[in-house]
Amino acid sequence: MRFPVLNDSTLFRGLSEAEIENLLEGTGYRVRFFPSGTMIALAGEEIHSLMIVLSGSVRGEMSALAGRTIKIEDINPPQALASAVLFGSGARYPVTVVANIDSELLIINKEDYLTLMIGDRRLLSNYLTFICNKAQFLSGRLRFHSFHTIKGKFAHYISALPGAAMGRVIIDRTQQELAEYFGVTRPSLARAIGEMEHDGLIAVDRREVRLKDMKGLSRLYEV
Amino acid sequence: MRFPVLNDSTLFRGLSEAEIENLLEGTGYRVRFFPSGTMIALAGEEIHSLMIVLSGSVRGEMSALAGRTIKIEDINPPQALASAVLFGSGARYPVTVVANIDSELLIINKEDYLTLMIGDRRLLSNYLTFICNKAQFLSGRLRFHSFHTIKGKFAHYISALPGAAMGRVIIDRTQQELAEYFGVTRPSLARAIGEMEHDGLIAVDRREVRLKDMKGLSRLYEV
DNA sequence: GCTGATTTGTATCAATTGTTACAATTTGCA
DNA sequence: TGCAAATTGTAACAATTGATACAAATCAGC
Repeated sequence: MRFPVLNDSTLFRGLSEAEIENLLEGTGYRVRFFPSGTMIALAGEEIHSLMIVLSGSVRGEMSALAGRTIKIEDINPPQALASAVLFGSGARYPVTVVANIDSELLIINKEDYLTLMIGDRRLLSNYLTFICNKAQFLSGRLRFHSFHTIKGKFAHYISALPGAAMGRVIIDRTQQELAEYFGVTRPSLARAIGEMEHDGLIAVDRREVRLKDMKGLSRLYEV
Repeated sequence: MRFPVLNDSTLFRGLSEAEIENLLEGTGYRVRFFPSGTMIALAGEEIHSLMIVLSGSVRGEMSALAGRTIKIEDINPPQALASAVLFGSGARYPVTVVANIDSELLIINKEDYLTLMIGDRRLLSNYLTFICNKAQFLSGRLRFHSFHTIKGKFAHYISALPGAAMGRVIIDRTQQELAEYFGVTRPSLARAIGEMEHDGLIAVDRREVRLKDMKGLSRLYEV
């Protein structure tokens, strides 16, 4: 069985359809169909397999108050489920997974997947790259939250953009997106930026920001 | 050359000294000595090797204002440096690493380490367990920050402790530690706890907390 | 160029948290 | 037991941010 969709996946990229087919044939892989609305995995359930969305769309959600749920994220082809915690000690699903629409999932036993990685250096490399990038992303996000003020977050953010050394950067997102990234409300972010401009730290023109007082900016994200 | 200290390391556990020696002999590993105060790696520098602290102690630090630095963490034997980002795309040191005292580091080329993992399933499994646990830890911490109020964080924290289902938990850290974990100040945390007790949500007796109003508590960490 | 949608700027008031300081209590150890 | 250190409780005020609402500016597509 061939899965052309896997060519674009993080975990199988770089392998041809035929190679993927060959590798999978050696395992007890299977493809399972989940009708729209079906529960695929329950939060807290032990993870035995790697599951990859082949078609359709699924979502992760958290249970909150009795009966109510909070949607966390959509997972679309060719993404995998819970791949970042797959090999953790006593790995369990962090969220409940439900099919948004009729969906097909490729299921590979965890141990089989490990064997596959040992057998193909590209597969192993793919997974390691993926998981390391994830860890890097998470720890970057976490570091952001350690700057408690909005001005501190913004100062740190623009200082890390390309061009900061030359004192001129282009913000690559909308204020709304930036506010969500920081975990603050949009008006609060706008106010903070306005105050920083008023204080002479920066000069803002649309998406372009001139860093006028580097020392003052770095003071905002100290200690 | 034998490295008894590696028996307790996350990456080499489960392997005997002799096995580790055998595996390492096949690589171009080396042991390097760094006198106290020496810079071992510079933030932003590309990562070519896995480095493990064999003896001594090193620290990661970030540069802030001109000349000043912020200490991030100490790394002691038998911990590894930047192991969570080692295989990321264009992996670079997230922090500058400096020897606290005279230290010895085991250095294994990244590609060699990958080859070792392919050759020994335990090694691969060790690394995967480590990195997945790390990702899980980070995303747990990150989720905490999404509850914006202190009461929300505390309610979520005690709800996840063993015994919460029975309505009685023991806090396993001091208020100071908990406040740091939440990223808030200690008096603010104490006030929040005091108010929750006053509101009848919990009853506190030293380290022991009785959860009196589960529904009220879960309302604190909704959406 | 026009127009509707998106993005941004701004204001007001309430809620939350930080800061600082000090007292009370508990713990660890001699 | 007794004492010093660590932990916890509490208070007053300042600073920051959230919530909400609305206007201005900009953008995208026609």
